[in-house]
Amino acid sequence: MTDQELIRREALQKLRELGIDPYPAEAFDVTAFAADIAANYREEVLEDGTKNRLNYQDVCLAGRIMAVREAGKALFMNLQDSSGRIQLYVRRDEFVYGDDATFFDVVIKKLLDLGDYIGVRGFAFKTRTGEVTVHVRHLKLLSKSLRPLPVVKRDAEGHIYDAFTDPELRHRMRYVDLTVNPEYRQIFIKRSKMIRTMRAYLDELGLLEVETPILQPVYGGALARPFITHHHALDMPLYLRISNELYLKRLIVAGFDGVYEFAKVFRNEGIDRTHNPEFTLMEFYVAYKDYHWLMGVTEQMLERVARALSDDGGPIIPYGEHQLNFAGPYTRFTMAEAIQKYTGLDIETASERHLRAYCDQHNIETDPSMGTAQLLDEIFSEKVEKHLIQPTFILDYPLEMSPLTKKHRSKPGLVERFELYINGKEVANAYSELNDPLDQRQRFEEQRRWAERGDEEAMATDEDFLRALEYGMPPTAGIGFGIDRLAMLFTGQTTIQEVLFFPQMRPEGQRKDAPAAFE
RNA sequence: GAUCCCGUAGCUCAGGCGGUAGAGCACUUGACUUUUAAUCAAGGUGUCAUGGGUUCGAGUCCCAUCGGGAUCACCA
Repeated sequence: MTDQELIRREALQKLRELGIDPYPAEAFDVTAFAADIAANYREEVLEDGTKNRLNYQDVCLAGRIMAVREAGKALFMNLQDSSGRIQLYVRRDEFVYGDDATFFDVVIKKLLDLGDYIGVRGFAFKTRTGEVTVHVRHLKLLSKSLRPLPVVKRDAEGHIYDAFTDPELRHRMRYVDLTVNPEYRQIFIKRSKMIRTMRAYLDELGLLEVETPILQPVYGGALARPFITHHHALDMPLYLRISNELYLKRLIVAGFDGVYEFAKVFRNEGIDRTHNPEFTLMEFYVAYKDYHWLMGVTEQMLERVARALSDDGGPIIPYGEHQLNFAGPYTRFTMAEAIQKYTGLDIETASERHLRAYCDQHNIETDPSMGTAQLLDEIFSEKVEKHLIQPTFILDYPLEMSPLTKKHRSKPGLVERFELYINGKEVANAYSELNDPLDQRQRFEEQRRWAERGDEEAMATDEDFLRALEYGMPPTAGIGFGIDRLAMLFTGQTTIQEVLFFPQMRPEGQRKDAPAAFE
């Protein structure tokens, strides 16, 4: 234990000896917040020069002590609550009981530390320098902090000194991060508002919010390696879902016209600045619609989110050097048009050999097992994606890579699928859903052949899903959004870790400040 | 998975060609009844990520391991 931690434990003991409970049980009724007082406190100067304080003359607030400035027989503190910070003014005179000044001289001056939670009651005023301050009449310790927080200081111009910046510590101890770097709270508040806005929009569309299994006997709906677990009572393997798609479609079969789910999904793959092993996928499915309808709905929903999150209520969100404009309609390119535009290749006429030659010429890695569809996909990711900064729909993909998508109504070899790209990244994937059970069975067969050739991510045949389709699924449009990547766009972040409260990290191991997992 | 960079006090960091560790803030003691990155005076702080090696001597050089970051690969 460090010296500072020992000193705090001693202070805790002394408080108890003085009859002060460092962790009192009773509620403390908060009647005001720091930011409100700072923003709305008013006073008037009367003709005789005296000041008349107009509001916040009896307030209770609670929060952490984030700074203390002692000034002889008085002291100033900065109190931080969920809304922000406000200065407190504490005078010794008001905490002397008879001749006993212990409460001020010992409890307040010696035994309180930065990071402690206190509750105070008093009145607002302005100091000589004009800072709105709460003059404290009563002070109560609400919770003692036993570890020193990193002390981040800010000057009047807003410059930050000794910032707590180590990403490892910030992510491992998000509670410390958000305490001393409160500006990061805005990211999570915006993320929450984004989800709330999407939910409200989908509710207005008349969709039903549902919950589907996270533990699945057969994983499907996406192409990815799953996490595997085991159910003891049933003595069977279960998979953490990589997608909720097949369950949502079962609910369309069941007769719901539209369903949606914000779903944590799990993929057993690498961790980097755009991938976390668990992430949030939001999918929705609507009966009797097609992928064209979905494009319009997507535009409306994202424009509404942008307006909810932008500073001025407009549809434009700054991201790095770009101004992303979420007002529809978005540019629509077929995959063929996009490739033609950015590479000059005409994929209607280009043979597999042509495509391979193009890849070799442009240093795009290929392997001999790749067919036309995979080559196109490679070319697309290397040459096209990075140009798609403003929201852009890319539509009509090759059949081979879309085992759950309906064949195109007029273009042989293609499917009715689109992906939404923003800032060069895919953020949504949508189709007119395949509802022909016989076709679906064939597609699963094809996946099985991939699996037999060693493709670990090929989709397993889900017999119960096929049975559902055989009972009949209406024509349906469905879409999935990567919520974390959308949150990154809407909050200006470049790593997924910054939009997750608790990103996955390796265990701390031998770190000296690590809490012991077991006695 | 590959490559490169990083890991020194509670936090942010400095430690030249190898000679046994420093600053600011935090902390401790004292002064100050409107301070605000408070100020002033005095004083502590550390398994230099971990384990080996080279050396008379390692924070420093070498190797391995752990953790983090960046780039790349993977994510059809």
